[in-house]
Amino acid sequence: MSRVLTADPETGRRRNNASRDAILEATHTLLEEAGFDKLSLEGVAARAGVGKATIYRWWPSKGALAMEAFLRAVAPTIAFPVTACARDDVTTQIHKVAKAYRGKAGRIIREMIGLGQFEPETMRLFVDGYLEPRRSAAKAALQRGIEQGEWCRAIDLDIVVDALYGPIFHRLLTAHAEIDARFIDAHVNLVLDGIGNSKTA
Amino acid sequence: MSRVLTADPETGRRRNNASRDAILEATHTLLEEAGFDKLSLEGVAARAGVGKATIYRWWPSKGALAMEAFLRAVAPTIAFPVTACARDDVTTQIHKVAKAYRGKAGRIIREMIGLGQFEPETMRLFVDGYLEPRRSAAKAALQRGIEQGEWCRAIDLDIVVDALYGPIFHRLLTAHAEIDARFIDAHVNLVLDGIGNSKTA
Amino acid sequence: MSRVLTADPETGRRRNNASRDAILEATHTLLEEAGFDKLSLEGVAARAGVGKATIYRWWPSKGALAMEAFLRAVAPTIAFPVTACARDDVTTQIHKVAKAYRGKAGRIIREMIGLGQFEPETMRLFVDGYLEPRRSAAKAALQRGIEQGEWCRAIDLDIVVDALYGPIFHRLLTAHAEIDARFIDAHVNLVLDGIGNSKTA
Amino acid sequence: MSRVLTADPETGRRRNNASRDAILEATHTLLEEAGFDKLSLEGVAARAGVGKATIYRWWPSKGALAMEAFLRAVAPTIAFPVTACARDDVTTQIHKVAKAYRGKAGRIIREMIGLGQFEPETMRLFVDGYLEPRRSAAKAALQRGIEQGEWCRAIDLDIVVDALYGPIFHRLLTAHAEIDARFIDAHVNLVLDGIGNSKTA
DNA sequence: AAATAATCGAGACGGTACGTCTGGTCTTACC
DNA sequence: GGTAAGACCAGACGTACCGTCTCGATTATTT
Repeated sequence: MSRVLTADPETGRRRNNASRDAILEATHTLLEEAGFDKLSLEGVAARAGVGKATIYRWWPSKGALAMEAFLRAVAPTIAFPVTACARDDVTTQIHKVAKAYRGKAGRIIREMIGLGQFEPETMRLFVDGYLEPRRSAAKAALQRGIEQGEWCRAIDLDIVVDALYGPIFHRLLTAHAEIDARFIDAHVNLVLDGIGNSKTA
Repeated sequence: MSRVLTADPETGRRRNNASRDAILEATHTLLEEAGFDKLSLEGVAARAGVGKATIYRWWPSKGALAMEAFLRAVAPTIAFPVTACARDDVTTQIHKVAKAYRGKAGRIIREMIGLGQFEPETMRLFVDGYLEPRRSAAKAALQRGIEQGEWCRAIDLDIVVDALYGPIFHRLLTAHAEIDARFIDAHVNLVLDGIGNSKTA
Repeated sequence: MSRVLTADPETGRRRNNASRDAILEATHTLLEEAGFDKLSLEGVAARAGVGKATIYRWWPSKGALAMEAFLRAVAPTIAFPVTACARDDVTTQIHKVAKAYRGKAGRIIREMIGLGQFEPETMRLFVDGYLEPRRSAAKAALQRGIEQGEWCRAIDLDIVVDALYGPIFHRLLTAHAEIDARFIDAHVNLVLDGIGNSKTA
Repeated sequence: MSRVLTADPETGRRRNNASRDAILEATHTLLEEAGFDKLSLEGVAARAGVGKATIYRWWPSKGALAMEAFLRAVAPTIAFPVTACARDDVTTQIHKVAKAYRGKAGRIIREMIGLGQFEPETMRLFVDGYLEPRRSAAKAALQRGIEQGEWCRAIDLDIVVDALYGPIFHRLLTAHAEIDARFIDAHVNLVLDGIGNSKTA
């Protein structure tokens, strides 16, 4: 992440990690307090006790900084349950995700995806740092189910994962309906039952 | 939309519709040319040959203005096909949507949803002006299918519609995978086949 | 001074004179307190309760602003004495100038001339607003002396005025020697006695 | 100039004269090209291939560096003519000075005096390194004239020198009038004729 | 027709944040 | 220990827009 190293970085003073940490921490705090829209680099610099130039030296945009701060705070929490029944694992995990998205995490993720619409590179950071790791974990759980005979071998896991999570993101982002437990149950059943029945997926 | 009229405005000069049109047209043009991020009310006012105050008099925010300009340009194009087979109607329409989202319309819609993350009221405009009309049309098509016996009566149409369109918005917004015809086919089959099989939806 | 009026200034909101006054006053205060080097437009804007853009709208540079603030505060104080003897008038006035230059006014004038070295337009303001009015007054006094027969008619007044005041500015600016009363007396006598004796001036 | 060496500098690496020369040369070049205002230590360091710290180690300020670079380039050129007639010597030399000030040297000297208004120490360097050597040479020429009976013994040479050169600096700095040959002739005659006539100088 | 009233284009205003630049200091690896 | 490189904190620079506010002129409706 951060900067592309050019030429010979073997000389001169080294990057100060204390500054780096202070900047990311200040960014995360301000993001939680006021949201991305109110986030200003001026404010981050002031709170982190850092010159603005130091931020510009290492991050190409406000979005990239916010995204990295978000990822650093959220990345460690993937955790997929592993029990005998893969379907239960998936169902349980989706309920957990739904609950998280109803809370404070929901707003930040909405904003990260929102800002990603205006900076392709920032969206790339989100996909690589947040989305893909979680998609991989979900695909692994589904794969376990296939190997245990819960679903047929022919299904395209990418499409199933999108079918499972896409509608949740959709409701998160457009707020046209609640992401409550009733919805999750009905939705997951629709998709997971569909897998067995589909001729082409 | 626009302003709530208070009291009795029966006297005085009436709102100038030429200005209104010029503003919305300028906004739409600038949106297409440069994107929402580069859109400035100063620029809109200059291009429309209008005072800034005139914009502020009638729209509460930059987002609301952009959304109205977007809706005005896009709204007329709903059109759901009606043939003997509802499943074919749905499939055909989703392919059309996917194709549109791969083009210029895709970027604008992504940006409208993106900016909606930071202005709830603006998102409301999007849902009411764009999303719900299209959801209603989709639900009507599905309802025709049910009445013709293509699917069972027990399904919750809102959940099916989300299952159908959610993943497309998901891919539109996060760009983690293409919205190509292959994907659409596999995805639609998965969901529509699943309807019949699901015990709870 | 200030801006060159372009196009049609008959439309739009008019310039706010209260702002203008606040800006010039704040500038003068800060100039006296800390000197031109420490003067920042940011500081002026803050103290005057004014947006920075308002300053940039009306003054082309920090120097021009400082100069106008200086001139406005200093301009009214020209006053040449008028008695029966022009030589006494000149001598008295130069002593007064010297005394002023030894004090706070001296530092500001030094700085105004100093900054004028880097901005020709600002120097022009100083010459037109400060120097020339005082040179004219001095020439008028000398002219009275000529008409009263104190000096011969042939002298070039511009050269005499430079001979009288140039050395004082020289000492003010380079500080290679004091501008005390002894020096003034000797210097003025040298020049004014010289007038009568010179064959070419 | 530069640093006072304290204690015993016999240990450690010695000062690198190549660096010193490169710095002064780069400074002088940039001064001539763009003027003092555009001069930045960052630029000097880059052009001289030197670290900024090396400059700060040996010069206390940007002004001191510029002044030393100026003095090094200009210092050697004093040269007062010596003929039988001291008055001619003075006149000839002043004409030469005036000619130099009308050219490129004029701008640099103006700027050196200008910056000296904001840094007393830098002005001191100018006076000691430039002004006083030239004043001494002028006083020596005048002294020769006195000893040859061209002027009376009673005159205060400092005052005469100021009377001769002050107006030239005045015109150089405020540009209220040209420093042409006509002016120089009239001015020098006024002052040198005045010497004989003055009762008090 | 006159009086009243809300609209309009224009643009100045107080602000906030931007991204850049420079000043001076400190750190690192090398010589 | 001096040096080149370059990261660091600090803070002013000049610009771009924001949303608000006067202006004088225009356009309807009401009297």
